[in-house]
Order: sequence, then structure tokens, then C-alpha cells
Amino acid sequence: MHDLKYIRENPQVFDAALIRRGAAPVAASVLALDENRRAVLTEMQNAQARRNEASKAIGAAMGKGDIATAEALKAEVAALKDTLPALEEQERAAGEELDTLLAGLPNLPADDTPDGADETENVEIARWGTPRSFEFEPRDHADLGPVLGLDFETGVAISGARFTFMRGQMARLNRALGQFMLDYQTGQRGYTECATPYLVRQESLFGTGQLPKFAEDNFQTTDGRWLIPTAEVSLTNSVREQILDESALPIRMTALTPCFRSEAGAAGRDTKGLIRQHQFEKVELVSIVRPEDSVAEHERMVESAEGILQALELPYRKMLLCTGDMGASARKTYDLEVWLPGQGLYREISSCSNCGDWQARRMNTRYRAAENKGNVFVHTLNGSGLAVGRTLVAVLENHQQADGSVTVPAALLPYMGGLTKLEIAA
RNA sequence: GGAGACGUGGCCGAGUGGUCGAAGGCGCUCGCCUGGAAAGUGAGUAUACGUCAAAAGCGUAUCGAGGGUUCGAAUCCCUCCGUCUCCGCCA
Repeated sequence: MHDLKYIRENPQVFDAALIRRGAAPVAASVLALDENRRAVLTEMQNAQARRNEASKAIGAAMGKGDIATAEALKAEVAALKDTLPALEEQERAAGEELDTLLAGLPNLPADDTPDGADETENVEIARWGTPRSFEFEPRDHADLGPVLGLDFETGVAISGARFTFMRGQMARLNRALGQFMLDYQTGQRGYTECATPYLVRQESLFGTGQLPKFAEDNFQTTDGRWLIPTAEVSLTNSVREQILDESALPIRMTALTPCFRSEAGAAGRDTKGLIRQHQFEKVELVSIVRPEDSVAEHERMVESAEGILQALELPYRKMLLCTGDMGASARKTYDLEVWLPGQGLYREISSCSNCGDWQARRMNTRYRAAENKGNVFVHTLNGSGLAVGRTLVAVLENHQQADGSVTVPAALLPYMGGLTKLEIAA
């Protein structure tokens, strides 16, 4: 959500920023709706003021026992009944029209977010690690996984496409990854472990920006709740409608949760393997910070995600997303792309975004600032640290051996119950 | 799922149709008092929006949320959300 005052004062800057994102300019229509609403509002408030004034006078007259005056005033106020409800309805409609327009607008890109139309214009910032040179032809995880416990067929049989069933050592590796990530983020990076609901109200999905525009990407339950597409929703909304104490900031939270996505717009894409599922696990990182701290917090968050990839000895590159490839809630986003030797490409495994105050305004989350004494909207950030399913893919492909087994990276050994490699059952 | 009670400011808590944005207390802020502190004492202490160049001021809204009754609603009615108690069920 955007600050109306800002749009009023900087309409051309606002539109320019939207255009950078590939969105249509709207300042003119916003201002027209706003002006109309304020005109109606003033008129309505004047009518209300007259009514309140007269009603008070009625009370005073009644108190003095002056029935005649009271009755005369009553008749006068009764006349307002013809106009006031209509004005109130006009005001409500005008406000709704404006809110609907504002609620659908994406965040404005940060100044240092590069312009671009799509993912081909993202900017590579750094690379870490050297892709391993194989003395054999490295295989895709979808090829080497099935004999190690990655059971795509059973997933399809019980749930349909984009669901996978894991068994034995593979399920164990999946669990180990989640546990390791959670331990790292809480133990090394200062995030507080949280266990959150997976079903949330519509308001929560609105708060983080999935609604109203992206309803079709999510699953809704029969009682009207929604399955979280990421723990970003439950973690970020944990501070919704609150005025926080400045001393409580920064708040750093993490959670390992399943994530549910309808993948409505992705028909036919990534149908093979574990890359794009309706349900997957992810360790999410969320920070709630003062506005002046969000840029530094963003860098810190990416480092927290990178720590996992480094510990698992997975080569990756750090990308700065261009305006056209960024999610609606973000001002600036870094993606980490892990090297997948079986597919011969870098693939997104983490996305870390600074949302500025865009989500905070939608959730009405502020903090009491000691200095300027007012209530100020917080900044929110979220990032994956990391997506467990895709990390599993990366471990399988990067640590595969010629005989089809997979070596467990050292960092995961404490979580594997003595297992040092995934082997094909004899 | 059945029955009942309840939801007031940062917190506690009064208020059952009229000058109530709301008594009182706690907390907090700034003074006074003190060598310093405590105690005592005085004043202040919600948010959003509109109006204004801005501030002050003025206005409007907000007593869980939304609707309704009324000239007027924290107070009466309806719906929803939430909390608590008892029973039932359940991991």
C-alpha cells in the first residue's frame, strides 16, 4: 500500500517508478479519486458537525426542561436525514474506489534496482564456489532420485501432478536439511525460531500482498481460510495491527513450514522432478526493522541465506533482480541461484526482498519512534534460508557419484543418524 | 458441537440513551521539592483523516469489527471476530 500524501506531492515521481516496473501510470486517476473523496468527505463532515451540534443542544434543552426548544431542534435535525445518509454512502463508495485502486498497486522499486523487462535483465552481483568437474556425465535429480527414495509416481498416485513422496534415506535427508537450516539461522544468525499456523485469514494474505491480485496462485479452504504459500505470510503478519516499541526492533524470525502454491500460471513448466511442487518445505527469514536499518538488514539477510549454500558446498551466484522480475511487494530483491550440474544451469533457491513500508502499511504495523515521537511504519524484509526441496535437488546433483550414490555434505552429518551417503538399495 | 459470560485508552478499571474521547488508578514525560534519590506534589500523556503553506486551532471518526434503531449510542438490537467458564468430542 502506498502513502497517499506521497502520491499527492510527487505524482510524476510515482508514475515514473511504476513505469520502471512495467506498470501503467495511475497518479492522475489516484489524485482524481482522492480529490473527489475529500470533497465528499468535507461535505459529509460538515453535515455531521451540524447534526452533532444540534443534538447536543437538544440534550441541553431537555436538561433544562425546555421541551419546546428541544422539539424545534429535533425537527431541524430530522431534515438532515434526507441528505446525510446519501453523503455517507457517497463517501464510502469514493473511499472504496480509491482503496481498491491503491491495494492493487505494486511497491515502487528502489533507486538501485536495475531496470529491465524480465529475468534476462537481472544483474549478476557475485559468484561463490566452482562448479565441480565430473569424470562422468552428471545426472538430473529426477533421474538419479527414484532409486534413492524420491518417489514421484506415488506422489502422483495419491495427490496428482506436482506432489512427491519421499522414503527412507531421502526423507531423512529432506528432514536433515530443514533441521540444519533452522539450527543455523537460529544459532548463527540470531533469528528466533517460530512455529506458525499454515492456514491464515484473508486479511493476512492481504497484508503481505498476495491478495487481492494473486488469489489464483494460492489454495483456499472450504471455510474461507488460505494455505500459506510461504511462512513469510504468517511470520510477517505476526506484527499486524501493532504499535511496536522501538527497543523491540529489529525483530528477526524464522520458521520451517510447508508452503502451498497452486502454480496456476506455470502449466507445463518444470513438470519434471522436484523443482516446482504444489507443496514444499522452506525455512523462511523475516525481519521487522526501522526504516533506516532496512538496507543493511537486507544485506545481512542475504548473507544468512548464503551461509547455508556455503556450508553445503553448493556453488551459487547472487543476482540482483531487475524491475520486471521482482515480486509486487518488493523494492529490491536478491536471488540466490544454485548450480545444478545435472541440468547445467543456475536455478533460484532463495529470494530475499526488502519490502520497505509497503507491507507495513497494509498490515498497519508501526513503531513508536523515540526521536521524532510519532508512530512510524516499520520496514519488513523476507527471504528464503532456504527452500528445502530445491536444496535437496542441489545436494543430489552436486554431490552425486559415478555409481549413482550421493555423498552427504559434512554439515548435514550430525542430522543423518550415521548415514554418510545415499545409496541404491541392493 | 451445546449452554452461558465477556470484549472500554500503554495497562487496570468506572461508565446502561444526552455537553463522554470517555471518571479513577498504574505507567510514562516535564516541572517543583531534595545534597542526590525515594516519597510527596503540579501539569501533561490515544490514533487516523479532513481543513490550513505550516503550526496552533477547528471539524469528523474511533469504547473488538461491521450494520441497524434514535434528533443523539461505549450504553439498545442484529451479524461477525475474539476471550473465558461448564458440558460433549478429540491428538
